[in-house]
Amino acid sequence: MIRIGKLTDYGIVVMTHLARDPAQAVMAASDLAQATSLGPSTVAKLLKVLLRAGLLVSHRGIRGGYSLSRPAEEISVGQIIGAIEGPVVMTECGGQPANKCSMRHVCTAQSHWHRIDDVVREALESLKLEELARPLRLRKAGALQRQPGDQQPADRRRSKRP
Amino acid sequence: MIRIGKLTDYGIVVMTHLARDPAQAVMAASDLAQATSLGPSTVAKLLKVLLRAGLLVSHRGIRGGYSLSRPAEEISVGQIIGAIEGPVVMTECGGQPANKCSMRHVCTAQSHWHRIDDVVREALESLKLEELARPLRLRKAGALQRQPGDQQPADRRRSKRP
DNA sequence: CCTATACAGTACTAAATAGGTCCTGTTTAG
DNA sequence: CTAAACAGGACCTATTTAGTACTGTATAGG
Ligand code: FES
Ligand code: FES
Repeated sequence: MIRIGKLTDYGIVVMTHLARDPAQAVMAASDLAQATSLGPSTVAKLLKVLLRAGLLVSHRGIRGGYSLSRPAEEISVGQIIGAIEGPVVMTECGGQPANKCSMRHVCTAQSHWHRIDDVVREALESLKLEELARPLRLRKAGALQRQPGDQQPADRRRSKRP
Repeated sequence: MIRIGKLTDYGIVVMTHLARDPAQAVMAASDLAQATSLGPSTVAKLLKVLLRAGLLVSHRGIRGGYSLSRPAEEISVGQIIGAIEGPVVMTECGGQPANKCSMRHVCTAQSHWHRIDDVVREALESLKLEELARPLRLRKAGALQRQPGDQQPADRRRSKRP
């Protein structure tokens, strides 16, 4: 599989949404959540991670929200993935040289993995957020209602509310 | 992380061991397990998977075991990974066009992911088992370009439980 | 023919990770 | 002062992965 996690894909989606905004306006987490039909909590968590990685800037207070810290051309999907999942490596041999890897005694692929990782990293780095944000310009503006077959996280707000 | 699973790494190790044998001799699963210091059951399972994928041939009976089905130059790490983990894709958008992906409504990265996947797949396909099996002590000083402040993502606390 | 050996297939449990929710602060425009 | 919205966690749950076991079946060699 060699997969990236769902969260990371969400991250791409959210970042793309931000990047598409013409005026780089500040957007609140809840707005973003609604726009992407993802769970508000999930989006909030995500945004915090992206903020910490320096990909976003936040504005606190009543009219607060998030916006990109840099132009979309200077943000790569590699950076987004890196922010959410950690360094882009495929094996235990990640980052560190061959002293940390638990199977270095028996595996002869160390240097090769590093090479593979490099290729992947480069491919990911070369794809910029701007490129993702460009093509879609839906004229259909208000289709944010609940979509039946769509992904709707378990809504368990069953607090005992009098 | 974009990681391959441990099993897959084991698979590479086991295959490399097979490939290193000068006479392509048949090796029993238990021997392989001992040689790699992996669990016998784990190795046995792994070998079955690799067999099914056509990368190995098996020899049953009292002097049985496994050997490569093809010369090591014709087996790529991509094939090994594919055998154990399934198709090499990074997102839900794997293989199938954009009908199966659960977030196609909101994500604009479909085609881009396919491109990335292609690059990774190609890199993995170009690295042959023979190349892994060949060098025993390839010590090349300074061959790897390490980036000191490479990524600075959410720091994953890997609790080390002995 | 008989039997020990080693593969074939599958079922199962345990551990690890990822996904998702919630709560308790802090900051700040109005 | 207050409400909106971020900051930073703690927390639980679901899914995936890793690892093991067990019951067959084929076959070389005595
Ligand atoms: S993965 Fe680190 S030695 Fe093979
Ligand atoms: S991953 Fe399939 S649409 Fe983005």
